[in-house]
Amino acid sequence: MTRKVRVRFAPSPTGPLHIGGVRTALYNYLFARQNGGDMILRIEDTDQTRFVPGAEAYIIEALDWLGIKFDEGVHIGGNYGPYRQSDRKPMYRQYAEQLLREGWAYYAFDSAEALDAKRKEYEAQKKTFQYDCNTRAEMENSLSLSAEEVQRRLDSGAPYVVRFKFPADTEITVHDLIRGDVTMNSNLLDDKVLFKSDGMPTYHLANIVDDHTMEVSHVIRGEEWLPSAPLHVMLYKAFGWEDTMPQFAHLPLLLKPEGNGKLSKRDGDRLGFPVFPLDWHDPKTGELSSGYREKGYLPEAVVNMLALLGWNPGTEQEILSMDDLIKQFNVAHISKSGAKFNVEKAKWFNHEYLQMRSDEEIAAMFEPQLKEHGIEAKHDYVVKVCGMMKERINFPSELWEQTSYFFEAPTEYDPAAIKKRWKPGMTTHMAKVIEILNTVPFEYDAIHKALLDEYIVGNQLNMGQVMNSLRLAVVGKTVGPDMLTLVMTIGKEETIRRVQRAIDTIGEVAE
RNA sequence: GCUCCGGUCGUCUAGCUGGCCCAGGACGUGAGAUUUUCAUUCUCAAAAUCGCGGGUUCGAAUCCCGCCCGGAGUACCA
Repeated sequence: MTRKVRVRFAPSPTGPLHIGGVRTALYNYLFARQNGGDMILRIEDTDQTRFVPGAEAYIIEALDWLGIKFDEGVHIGGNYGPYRQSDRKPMYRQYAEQLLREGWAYYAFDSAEALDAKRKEYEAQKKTFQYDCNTRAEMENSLSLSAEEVQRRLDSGAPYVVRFKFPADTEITVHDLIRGDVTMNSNLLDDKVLFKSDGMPTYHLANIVDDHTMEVSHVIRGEEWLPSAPLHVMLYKAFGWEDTMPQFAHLPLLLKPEGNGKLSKRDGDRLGFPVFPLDWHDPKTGELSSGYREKGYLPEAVVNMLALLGWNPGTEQEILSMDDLIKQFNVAHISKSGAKFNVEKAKWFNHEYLQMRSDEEIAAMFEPQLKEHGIEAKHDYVVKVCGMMKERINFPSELWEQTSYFFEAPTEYDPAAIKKRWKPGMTTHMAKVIEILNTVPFEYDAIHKALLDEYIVGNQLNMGQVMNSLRLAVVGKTVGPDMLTLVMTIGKEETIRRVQRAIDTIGEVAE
């Protein structure tokens, strides 16, 4: 059976897209692209009470930033629309009615309070109430009530839900592409609500109807859906859609870095790494949750890191572009166990991808920072500095602290460095440096010869001592690139000014 | 509680059609080299009694059984 691969990413707009959701979207995307299939964005907003304004736009923007593109969806349309479940509302009722007609579902009139009381009652006996084949007879529904009574309630406009009627004693097997066959007995499954009293379907009904009508071939979703997968399989059977039932793959969970449990919103800002792709301002609380993009992560790095959290190519290659991932992705290599998020590795990925970006691109990321620090520098100069210094950083935000001395003279000198490097007689040596700069052509080799070879080595001076003092004078600390390269970069006049200032400020020290 | 899914270095993982594994790679960590400094880079190292206990087998991380631990689900939420 070969049919066109069509997958969907189906988030609900209840807040920012969690990074685990991003991974799900990514795996769907890789699978679709690899098989020349379609990638669909469907919004599952059947719960009107949980709707959060801005969430849908956030999801679209986040995935776009990461390079996860769709062929169909709320934002671009397509031949299988609408792609927002609330816009599809009118079409679900007929399916619920079909199930009702064919005995696969029944009306239930139990109020929320009645259900609640029932649960409490069971709890008191240390049992758990489940609305299923064993208990439905004692509840108020079209199975327990007379046909006349049911009709009377329906006619009177009494609120009701439609529940799935699980057949008793049936083994239901879900074939999962990652875990193999998972079998459950229907006696343990509850009669899930399919259609709510507000006229909206629940996720369970909507997702089956939509996947079927949208001709979805593979459902790749989080492991939290595995327990309800048997219901979904039964629903396909009840509708008579078994032949075109999609194949399932339930992805392992993303766990928090320490301890156990699912990665949650809280963990991110507590442990210093984002849980969301983009910054999210909660419209209600005003609370800000930070995102990868704003933290300075490159989208390629996030994609690569996420792809490898729960999947591997089977080779030792770790740096994989989106194209590599599309070529090499396969469901067979998705792992079964949950993966803990590792911040250090995320940083490493970002470092690697930063090195691949051109000096020009790094400079473009850096220039806004320079502006914030009130620095006006020539673009070419910034590009040059970035090229020289990018290998030292994991994030663009670290650029300023790594390179500030390229743009402004030090205003103070590290005391520890003074103690260690600035020895007696140093003012004389520094004065000599100025003299050399003033007399020798301002070229790397010439200065190297005059200062290093002739003056320092020629006079049997301590190379490290003199050069590090010069560094201290120019940088203010004992860090930075090759000293003469640094001098060549900031220029003759600036170097002389800084050295002179160091002589004046630090002065001569006692033996 | 019940159901289901998991369990290899600190972390992500390779391996799971049994021998090539006294378990390989990566991140991180440590050491050394390079460098006038810091960082980078390079080299090396430490790091998993393969959750535990039984079996099967000449041989098990890999197969079987039991147990333990963890996670998810258990809503008119998705």
